[in-house]
Amino acid sequence: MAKRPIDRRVARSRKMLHQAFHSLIIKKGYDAVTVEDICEAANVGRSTFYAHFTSKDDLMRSGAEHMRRQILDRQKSAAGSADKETRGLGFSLTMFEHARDHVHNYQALVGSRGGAVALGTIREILCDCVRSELAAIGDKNPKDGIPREFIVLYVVGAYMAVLTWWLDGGAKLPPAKIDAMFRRLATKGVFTHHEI
Amino acid sequence: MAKRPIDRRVARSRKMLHQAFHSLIIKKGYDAVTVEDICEAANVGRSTFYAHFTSKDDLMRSGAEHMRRQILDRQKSAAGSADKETRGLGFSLTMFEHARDHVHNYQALVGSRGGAVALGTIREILCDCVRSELAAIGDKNPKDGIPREFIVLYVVGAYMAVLTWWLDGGAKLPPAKIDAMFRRLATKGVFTHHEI
Amino acid sequence: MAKRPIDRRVARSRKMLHQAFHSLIIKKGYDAVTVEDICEAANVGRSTFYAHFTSKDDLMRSGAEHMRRQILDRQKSAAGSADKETRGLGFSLTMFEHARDHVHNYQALVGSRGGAVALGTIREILCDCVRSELAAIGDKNPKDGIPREFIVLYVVGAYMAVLTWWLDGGAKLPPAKIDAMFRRLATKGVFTHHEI
Amino acid sequence: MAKRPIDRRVARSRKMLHQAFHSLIIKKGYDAVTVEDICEAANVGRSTFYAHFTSKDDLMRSGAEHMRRQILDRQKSAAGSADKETRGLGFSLTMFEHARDHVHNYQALVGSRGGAVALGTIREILCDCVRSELAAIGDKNPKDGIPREFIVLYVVGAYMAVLTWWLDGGAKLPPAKIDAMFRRLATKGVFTHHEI
DNA sequence: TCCTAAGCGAGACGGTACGTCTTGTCTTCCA
DNA sequence: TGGAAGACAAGACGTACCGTCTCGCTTAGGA
Repeated sequence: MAKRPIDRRVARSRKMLHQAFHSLIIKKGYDAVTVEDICEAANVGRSTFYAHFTSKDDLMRSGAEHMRRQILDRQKSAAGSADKETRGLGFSLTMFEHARDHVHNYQALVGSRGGAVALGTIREILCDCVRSELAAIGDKNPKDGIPREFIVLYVVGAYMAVLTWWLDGGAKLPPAKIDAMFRRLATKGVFTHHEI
Repeated sequence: MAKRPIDRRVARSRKMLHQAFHSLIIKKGYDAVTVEDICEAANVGRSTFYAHFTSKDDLMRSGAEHMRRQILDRQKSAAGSADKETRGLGFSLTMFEHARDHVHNYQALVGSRGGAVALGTIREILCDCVRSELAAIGDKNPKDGIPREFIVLYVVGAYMAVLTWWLDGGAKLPPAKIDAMFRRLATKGVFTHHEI
Repeated sequence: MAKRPIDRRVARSRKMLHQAFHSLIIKKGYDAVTVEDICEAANVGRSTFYAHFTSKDDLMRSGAEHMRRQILDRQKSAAGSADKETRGLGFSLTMFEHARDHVHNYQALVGSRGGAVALGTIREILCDCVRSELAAIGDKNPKDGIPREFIVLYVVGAYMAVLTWWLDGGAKLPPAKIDAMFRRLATKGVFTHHEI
Repeated sequence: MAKRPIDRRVARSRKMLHQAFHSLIIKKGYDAVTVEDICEAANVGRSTFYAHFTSKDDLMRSGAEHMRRQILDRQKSAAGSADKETRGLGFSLTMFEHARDHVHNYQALVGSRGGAVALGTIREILCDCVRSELAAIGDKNPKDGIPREFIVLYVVGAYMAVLTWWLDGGAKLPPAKIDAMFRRLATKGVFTHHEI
């Protein structure tokens, strides 16, 4: 099972392509970027591109998968610190922090310039997170008649909207702040505040 | 104010194009549909297409605008019946019902097969609705520090996710049911129910 | 055999179209002119154009036919004045004079901007002229083995080249002068002059 | 001075396109041939066509330029054999012979089916030939008042007409025969024969 | 240290779709 | 109700990318 060392040229090409891609997405938006653009920006032949990825979407997916691993790592190491406060929505703060730490990447992938592929992947990742968090707290609600999957969708839909807004606005607010706002709405509902 | 009558041929062409487009979107998904496909399905020359619309996106936008008008009409006529129950989220039921009445169109525009253009337009429409509903109930929340725009995004994000899920699943559940579920999560929060 | 009077509107339309056409040919060259251009310049609907002519070429041909009649008239009335000098090439001077009198038309039809259609027609006309002139002087040359048709082609080919050159140059030289030059080469050969 | 070897695929594509073009011209005439026709006949993608030529005219021009080089070579190697007989019109026989050796090409380029582009190029080539021949024999004729350029045009016009006629007729007559006829008319004039 | 397998750039190629343009016909509308 | 306006189908144009493919050249990593 020896993970044979990757040829340095290969590693270099891949890295250049990812970097070039992200820059271009931020500059022109996912859809407007062509494979040719990427190759030129990465100073790489077009055949080299296709030697590594099957399409623009594939390149994007590859980047998103890399991100998935990072996020899952974070979630895992953050799992211990879960307290009553964040129960069930623990992913939120971790995710905002991760986003802040990689703003550049996130803006390319998730921001409004990112394409459907990346958004879909991120959404999937988040759905997994939320699903397992809900399962963990054993939140059974048969009597409510609200399927758990419905809740997952609801939460992730809202979260994605908020995340995108935050990133497109330049990620000015600190993660803690935006996380608090999101959790407030999610746990107390959008109107409860003035019934208090 | 003379609304000069539209040439019948023009009306026919436009209608055929819209219909063909929707069928194709449902069959292959927005991105995979080409202008040529549309023309062939609509039995219309390609130059005719370009005489009416500047692009596939333009055709889509035109359809979405038509929908906006329909929705706004509904919301307006439904405004009177707003009661305590639905206060602030009145758009929800109206929208689900409208979707049920035009499932075919909605599945093309909003479902996961619809493209970014339509989704963006629908999102806009909903944002307007929510924004004005919130303004109407004078929901000021300076002390919470949560900007109203944030709430709008949150609600619409969640709503779009739910709507898409409902449509992709075939819109089996009755509008009233899904509306109740959505409003429950939105007003009571995602966990409150089993703390009661 | 009553030559029924042509509807004045019809006459007007036809005239406008011809004029517009000629202007456009001079401005952009035959090939670059479109039916739409002509209609716009003539201030006439496109369907009107097709009510009178079947195509751009047809319009051109129609103009050329009109010219044929004019030329034949001239040739006929000039036939009497034929003397030894011009015997066999009488068409030349007449033609140059006619060209000078209608420079504008000729530049459109024959000049390098004119298309193949007009050139072909003019060439035909000239061939007819030369053919009948040769027949008239009973120039039989069986012993030479040079078919009369060959001579016709030769003369007309040379004449067309000279005519085109004259017109493209602005028809500066007087007809008599250029005619003399042409006839000199045609009758004495291109080298004879310095053998004399 | 390394004349880098042309990619064999390139050479093949170019050749196929030229061949297909010539066949099509002979079959349908220059104007009726479309770029798509050519590509299909040459079994070449349309984008490949545009990678090599900018238009149908460009392809034609390229073919004509190739021919120019061939002709000039011939003229040069034939220059030595010029005798009193052919002085000043030496190009004639060489050209007819070249035409006979490449009838197929000539019929496409020069025959009445060929377009204006090719005709123009051939005409140019011939003008150059005649011009230099006249210059070579130092044929000064100021006293005649006939500009040399006029003679060039005259000769070439006549020659083109004769050549076209010969080709359209199937090039039945032997080059020597048709050359003799042409030179006879050119040097002795069209009437001199019955004055002998 | 060499040398050989690989990765690489360059770019030709067949395709597909685009958006534009012109043609000649056919329908609608209006005066 | 007859003619002008203009919508239409057809189809060629030239462009932009795509994904595949062959070329030689360079270069890394194992022998």
